[in-house]
Amino acid sequence: MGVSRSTVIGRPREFDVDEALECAMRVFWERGYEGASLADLTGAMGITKTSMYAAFGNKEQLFRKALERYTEGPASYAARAMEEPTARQVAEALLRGSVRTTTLPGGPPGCLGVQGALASGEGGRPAHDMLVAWRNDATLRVEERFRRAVDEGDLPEDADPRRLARYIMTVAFGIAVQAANGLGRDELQDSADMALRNWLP
Amino acid sequence: MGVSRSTVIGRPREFDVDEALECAMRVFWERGYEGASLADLTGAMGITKTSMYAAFGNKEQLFRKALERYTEGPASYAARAMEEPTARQVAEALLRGSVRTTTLPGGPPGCLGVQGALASGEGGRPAHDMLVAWRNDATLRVEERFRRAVDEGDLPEDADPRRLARYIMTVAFGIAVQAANGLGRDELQDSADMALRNWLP
DNA sequence: GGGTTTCTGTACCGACCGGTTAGGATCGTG
DNA sequence: CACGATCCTAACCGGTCGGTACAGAAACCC
Repeated sequence: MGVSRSTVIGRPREFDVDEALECAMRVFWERGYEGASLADLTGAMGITKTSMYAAFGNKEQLFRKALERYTEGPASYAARAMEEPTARQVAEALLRGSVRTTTLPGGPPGCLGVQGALASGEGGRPAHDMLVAWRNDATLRVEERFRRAVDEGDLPEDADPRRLARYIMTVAFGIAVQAANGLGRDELQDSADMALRNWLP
Repeated sequence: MGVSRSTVIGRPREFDVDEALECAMRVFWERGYEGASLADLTGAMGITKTSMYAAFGNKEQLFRKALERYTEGPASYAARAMEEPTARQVAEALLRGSVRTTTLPGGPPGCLGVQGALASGEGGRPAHDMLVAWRNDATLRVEERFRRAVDEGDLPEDADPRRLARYIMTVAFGIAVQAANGLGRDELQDSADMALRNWLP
């Protein structure tokens, strides 16, 4: 929206929406939905509450936008992993990407999709549901990719795509928790390798 | 404390401390530390704020007590698993216990130790740190148990107890997240079995 | 029953929560 | 330059947060 208009009427906003969203994403990533107060968010974004409301609507919509940005930014490894030629390589890229992103030097340890709102009070329910859907959706996409692998003969005929996807995502979520525990990249990659070692009989 | 005194002076409290703590534990389990308000907690406990403060000190100490109760109650499978005769059986019991506890019919899905405060704001930091220590401590105890297994000849001489413990706990934490996602007991146990299939070369 | 001790309920505290409103200041356009 | 749209600052909204002060009720000892 607003992109089609060549000449904008009224005073243009003074801050960069993308930059502000990036900052908000990091705060949500670090503190979770309920743990991130409006003061935390707007402080990091460098704008006032009013500007934030004008640009994003409210906290919940800001979180939704931040989650989208996370998906297309730090978590874009997931989409890229789906394009790997074999199911084995998909799984490897998925876990390697989760290890790298949850231990990004410049960012908070862990995964926004996991620690954003695992448990929450009444007010955090929308964010909670959003993330449950996000995680289950990711699992579903892996399942579909594995189903394709069966069709292509890459995976054996009797392989169960849903089971395999569930397993890989379980490990990926575990890695996210361990990253939040402070484990290092090498340690996490080691666990990922172990999980992949018995990949199919 | 208080056990040595046979006759108590003053008015005895009208509620059962253990029962109240049990209720508080379930609220923390379901909503997390920050997501559980004092109103939620005291409402579920069936007492007033004043009584809660008199009996437990404050919210943080209530959480600590609740976590202890969780460790000795729903999560007691972990301590029992350590007494299994072989490392393989320890690992199996650990994952089976985590699957069962995170999908307890009467309780919230997931694990209090994981979703209690994975990410938090400033006020939730003590609880956050408490749980990081809880999870790392659990991993350490598994490592020690596996080290013993190496000493006893149960695990090969070149096995790395720390790596193995890290791997098992990573899967256990992943199971907790998946349980919070709504996955069922059979699905989780299936992933646990897959993780155990490549247990040692 | 008197005295002491501790519990319980109510009412209240300042701080902060997410969210809104009013009023200028500031920009692009005609 | 005037207009219209949007900006920013700042004060403010009711509600809730975790945490207390106080007074009365209830149970024990003597």
